[in-house]
Amino acid sequence: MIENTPLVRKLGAFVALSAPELAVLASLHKRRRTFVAGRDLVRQGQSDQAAYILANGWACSYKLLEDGRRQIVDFQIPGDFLGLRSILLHVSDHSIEPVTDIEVTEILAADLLTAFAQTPRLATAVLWAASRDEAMVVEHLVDIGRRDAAERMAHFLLELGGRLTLVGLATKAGYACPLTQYLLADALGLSSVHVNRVLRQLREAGMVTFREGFVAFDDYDKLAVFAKFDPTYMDPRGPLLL
Amino acid sequence: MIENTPLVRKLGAFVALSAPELAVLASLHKRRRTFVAGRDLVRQGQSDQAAYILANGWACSYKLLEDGRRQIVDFQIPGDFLGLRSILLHVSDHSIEPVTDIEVTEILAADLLTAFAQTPRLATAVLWAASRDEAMVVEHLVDIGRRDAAERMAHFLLELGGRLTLVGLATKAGYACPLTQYLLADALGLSSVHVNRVLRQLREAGMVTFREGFVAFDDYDKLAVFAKFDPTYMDPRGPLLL
DNA sequence: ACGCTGCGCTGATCGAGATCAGCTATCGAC
DNA sequence: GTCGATAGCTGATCTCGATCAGCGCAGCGT
Repeated sequence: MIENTPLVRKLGAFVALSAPELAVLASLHKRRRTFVAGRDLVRQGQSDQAAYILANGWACSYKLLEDGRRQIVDFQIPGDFLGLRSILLHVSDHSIEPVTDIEVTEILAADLLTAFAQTPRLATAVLWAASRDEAMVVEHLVDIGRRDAAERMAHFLLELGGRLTLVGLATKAGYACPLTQYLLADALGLSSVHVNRVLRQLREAGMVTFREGFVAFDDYDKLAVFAKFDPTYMDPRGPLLL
Repeated sequence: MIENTPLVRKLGAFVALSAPELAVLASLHKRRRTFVAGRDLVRQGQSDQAAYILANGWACSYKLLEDGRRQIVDFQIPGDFLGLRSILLHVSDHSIEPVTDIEVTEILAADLLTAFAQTPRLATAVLWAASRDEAMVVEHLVDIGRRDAAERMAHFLLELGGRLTLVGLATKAGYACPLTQYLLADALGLSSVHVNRVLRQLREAGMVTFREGFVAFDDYDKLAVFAKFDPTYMDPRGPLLL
């Protein structure tokens, strides 16, 4: 019997996976590996890369411009794929860096493609997961393109809270968050200086406090209104495939 | 025999589709429909939406904030899916508006899911297409987060050129482009006033001229260097599945 | 005990791009 | 033939957030 991992919980919300399907999914998990914070596990431009499933810890995927500017595309939390696109596109268009020390299980490209051929419902489930990730990137795009710094920060902290709640790592009260202000800056397209000021604003407005690795929602509803946070793109609307 | 549509060309670059698989793909194409420019065909928040394949014309997908600000996420050109995420997530997280009058073929959610179950390689091919789209959204995110207005515009025009070249609608000399400065503004997270100024800058620098619905690359290489344009994320690296 | 480095924090100044207010040209409706 | 509407274009001004320069503090290696 396969354990109740975050990944299974996530995919299960979309496709009711049968026992044989779960077995195939389990068989994908190869070596368990650990990586230390800060040392890239996927590098932009590498080809024929393996993919991973994050079991423990936080990571971030980012892109670098050659002059050193960097944009963090997304953070990954337990249950998320790392580098799935690297497999499908043959080459990694981004880098992935562990934010904390992490534990992952490796997945080989060939195994994954074989599994898709044998268990089409699994392929559909993964397509769903990829779509959900894309929806988050899209929301992130709206953040950076059309929300000002404070709204952006507020929205980001709420979204993260929502994702963590799905895997049991957050409540409406708050969550533990290992991100530094530098990481937030690179994710939100701001300078770290400005991140600091914005966090102060939100704290002084009594909406949210981010301090010493913990995000505390002081007034969740007020924050949600302020950020124009609409969670429909996040929560599963019940299984699509039975 | 299925015609050589842009979609088949696109998917074929990734998965060598067999005759029966092509037949399944063809059977997905239901009613052919047309929509006039400016009238939404998918609306943010709608559920149980159909998806479409764009046969002719240009469209754009965008998200709206309730105060009217809008962010265009991507433009679609012939061969692209419209609203695939609406099916997979049960609800549409974005709207889609035809930029020109367009022709599409409708695809029903149930048909698509059935097709995936019967022809797993098709599911994989669609997963690839979705990943490619996601890679473009990600690049777009870097644009808006970390490139200044001129680089952003330059990069955008080059990327669009690359995509159009894949379906035979552009060359290194330029391409026909029905986008207005207002649409560019909403896509690039700028004001239309600033779009105008940036286009002038690029024109006066002798790099690219966008006038009367036509983008002309005056000095393609100079533009590519200026924009730090790295096309690896776009071009197919040969088929993954044989 | 010392310095070093990473992280959070703050004031002063600067600049890219928004906003405001207007202009011209074109095109279709009446 | 004129009246809107739409698209492109421009100058003047304002503002949000970047940049520069610096602060204190905690952890850590020597």
